[in-house]
Amino acid sequence: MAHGIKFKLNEKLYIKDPQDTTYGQKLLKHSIFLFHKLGFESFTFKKLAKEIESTETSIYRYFENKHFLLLYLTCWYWEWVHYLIDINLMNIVDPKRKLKIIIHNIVNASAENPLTEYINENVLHSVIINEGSKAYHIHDVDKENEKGYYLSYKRLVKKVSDVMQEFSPNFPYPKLLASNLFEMANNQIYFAEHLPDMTEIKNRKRKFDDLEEAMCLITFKLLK
Amino acid sequence: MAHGIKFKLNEKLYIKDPQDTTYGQKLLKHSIFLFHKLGFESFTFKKLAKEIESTETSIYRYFENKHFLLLYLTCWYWEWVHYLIDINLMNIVDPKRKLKIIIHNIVNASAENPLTEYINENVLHSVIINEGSKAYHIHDVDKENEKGYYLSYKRLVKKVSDVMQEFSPNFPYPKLLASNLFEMANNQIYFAEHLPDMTEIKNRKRKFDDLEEAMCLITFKLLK
DNA sequence: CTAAATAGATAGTATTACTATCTTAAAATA
DNA sequence: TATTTTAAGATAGTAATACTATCTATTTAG
Repeated sequence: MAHGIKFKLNEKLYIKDPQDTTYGQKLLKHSIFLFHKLGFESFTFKKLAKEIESTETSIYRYFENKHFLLLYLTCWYWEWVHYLIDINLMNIVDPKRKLKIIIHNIVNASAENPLTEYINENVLHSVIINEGSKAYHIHDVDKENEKGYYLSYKRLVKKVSDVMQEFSPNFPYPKLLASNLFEMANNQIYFAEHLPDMTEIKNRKRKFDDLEEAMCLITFKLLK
Repeated sequence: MAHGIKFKLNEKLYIKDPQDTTYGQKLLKHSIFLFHKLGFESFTFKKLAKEIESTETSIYRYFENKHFLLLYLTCWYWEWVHYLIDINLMNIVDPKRKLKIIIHNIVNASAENPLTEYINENVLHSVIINEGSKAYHIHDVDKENEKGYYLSYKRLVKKVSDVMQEFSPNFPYPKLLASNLFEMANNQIYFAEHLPDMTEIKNRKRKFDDLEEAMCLITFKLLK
């Protein structure tokens, strides 16, 4: 499997691309763990600086503020899921099989084969489940959308939506269903872990497989 | 229609219940507008104090911090939707009609008949769409859940889930579907307004009706 | 070998998120 | 009516946050 892969993210997300320097990679690596440990609200550049034995100033040379750092990680995550879907869909023609693979990759976005040394995909997945929606639920969403900050997510939704339409040309809401699948995947795991009354998915090892099964049932019942 | 109604919310959400005093009601009223205007991140008690021509100190006598204020409003909103569903479900026996009414009230949670003078339900709905999920996507979610802060939401999901089970006793995921309907309702309106590539719902006057139609189609196709 | 780029060090500011205390006004009660 | 709670305003102050500016030391590239 490819190693040392780099995703091209919107250039306005960062001041200097952290993927390009060892310092930047260290920054990314520890930011994922620190977001996981503290949550978005309590996370600060000062604490991150301490973690990587550096200074606030140096971190500010890469990102304007913590919002852009989270958004960067979120975009990286979307690109990663897109990449997973792309390689797993190679040579598949049956749209039903395609959808099953897509759902598997949306829910079970775990890393059997890590792509990079500096991004722990499993911890990042956890951060996305807990904090991901905060990257685009912001007051300046329209301005940021204009600047193309959410293109990674939108392209991903389009890809899934297109396969849905291929499978079921008459279904009137492929984009709604696709975006809802992404949101559902993260929300239902969040509920399973923290608000178990809100879902049938139990917080156990198999939870990702359970959710995958539920999402397959829902998707195919709707598209049939 | 009832006027001056008061919802009983978890007592640990506030230091002093704002519904009980005219000052508190003014606080609530303007906090909704200010959350709407600034978003959660830029909202501060100092700015709110200025808005109501008061002081930070006085606001701190009602709420520990802005998180609890948002959570209070969110709980009020859930209680309100619950109330709407309850009164509109009176004397309805057919579970299919029940579900249609429920979906209408989830999506179209607007106020033809305002319940209170101090809460603008339409602006509050907008705040919930934009900021609502931040009330429970927090690092201390488990602690807060233990204290019962999310009971309003959980009860609401249970109510809807129960009707789903009544309509379709063999459907294996009523809670998942119910919680997903609530999340979908807010998300898809958010997408329609800000990220239109993510949904078929168009950002126009009829958007709530369009979404209601989509959600009915989805729900009944799944439960049939 | 020199110039440019990168990160560290230090300092400083405005704002945020509070807490403490004291005073005044209004409402409740004796 | 007098008194005592209670609610809110005023003022002050602190620690942390979210930055910006500047200067120096070290690496890296041409």
